[in-house]
Amino acid sequence: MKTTDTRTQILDTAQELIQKVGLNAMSYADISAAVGIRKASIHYHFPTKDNLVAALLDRHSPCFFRFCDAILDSPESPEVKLRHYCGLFEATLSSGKQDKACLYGMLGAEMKTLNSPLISQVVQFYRDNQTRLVQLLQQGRETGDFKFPGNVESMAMVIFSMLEGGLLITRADGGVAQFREMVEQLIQVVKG
Amino acid sequence: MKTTDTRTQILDTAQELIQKVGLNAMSYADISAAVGIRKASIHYHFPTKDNLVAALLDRHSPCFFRFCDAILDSPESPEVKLRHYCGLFEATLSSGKQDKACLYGMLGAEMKTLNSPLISQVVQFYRDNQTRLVQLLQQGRETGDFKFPGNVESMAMVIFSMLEGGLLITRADGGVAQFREMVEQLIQVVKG
DNA sequence: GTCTATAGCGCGATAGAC
DNA sequence: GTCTATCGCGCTATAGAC
Repeated sequence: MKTTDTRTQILDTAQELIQKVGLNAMSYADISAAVGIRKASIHYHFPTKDNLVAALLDRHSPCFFRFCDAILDSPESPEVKLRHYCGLFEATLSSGKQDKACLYGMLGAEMKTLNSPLISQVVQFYRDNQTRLVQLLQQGRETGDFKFPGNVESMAMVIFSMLEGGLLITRADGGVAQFREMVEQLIQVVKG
Repeated sequence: MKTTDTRTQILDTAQELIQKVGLNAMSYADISAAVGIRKASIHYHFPTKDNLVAALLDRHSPCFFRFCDAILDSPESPEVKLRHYCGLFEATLSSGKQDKACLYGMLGAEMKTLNSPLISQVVQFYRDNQTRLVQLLQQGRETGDFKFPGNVESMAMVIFSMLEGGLLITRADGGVAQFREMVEQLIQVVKG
């Protein structure tokens, strides 16, 4: 078992903390304690907090959309694809030490305190997700698996908002079980 | 025009700031500057920050649910009631200086940094909303206005999560227009 | 690449005059 | 009820030894 390098450990810890308490409540001291390194050493890898978060998003986004596109390009039915896509969000809720919301959901809440390059990265994540959902919904309509009124763009927004909001709500009350129930309900609705 | 008392001005300002930047990013100094009073004077009205937030929620929650129940008890159709209910959320997005999300949505994101009495107040808000939605959805099903698969409890969670998430997402990208479009799509779906 | 030490600032909160 | 003044703390960030 090869050990993870310090830089990666810092990023992993920072991400977990942001998903748990938010960016504004997370400090270099928290990371320091968790990684077992001094605050100054973190500044060697990431001079400023903004550097750290930017690096975090640069790492996370491609990874997330690689998973995402693997689902979209799979030979499964649209219904199964949608279920798997929603599973990507459920995973953040149930993985690790629990109590975690979506990384970009947390940053979205703190958006007005973010510097502009970070804001763009968060907004782009939202747009890229909705683009994927539009494709998936369109596909499902063509195969006849999905039957819902209105246009696919609006429906994509309904679904994405529900997933982001659902993570925050069920983290506070109900947990993964409730989140799953919500997703299942959504799928029933999309199938018409 | 009678002037608003200091205590109320502090609460109003604090609420606006929390909805904009979050509780962790809001300081007594910010309130001080906005109200035109010194930090120490705020401590006279609210000794600690927790006192302030608790007072804020104690004031907001009854007010919100009074509006909410007025909608539910009105003689309108279930569809119109649902539209008005969603309008309560849209209102926070478009009122005042813009850029505001739901008060409880922001606190939900920061939940893990809240002290327990505040956590309970936030969770209770979520539950009370979903209770109202269940009533409304049940009503609509009985009149035949609403036709959707699954149970009303799950559907209530879908709607509430969508509203909370939608406020965060559309605040970042799209604004009120997108929020409205999302709500309209939801209503189409609920009508079946 | 990690350390000790510290600068400089903003925070919540308190004491005491008016 | 509001003020000035200040305390003690935690934060991001930097300097410089090892």
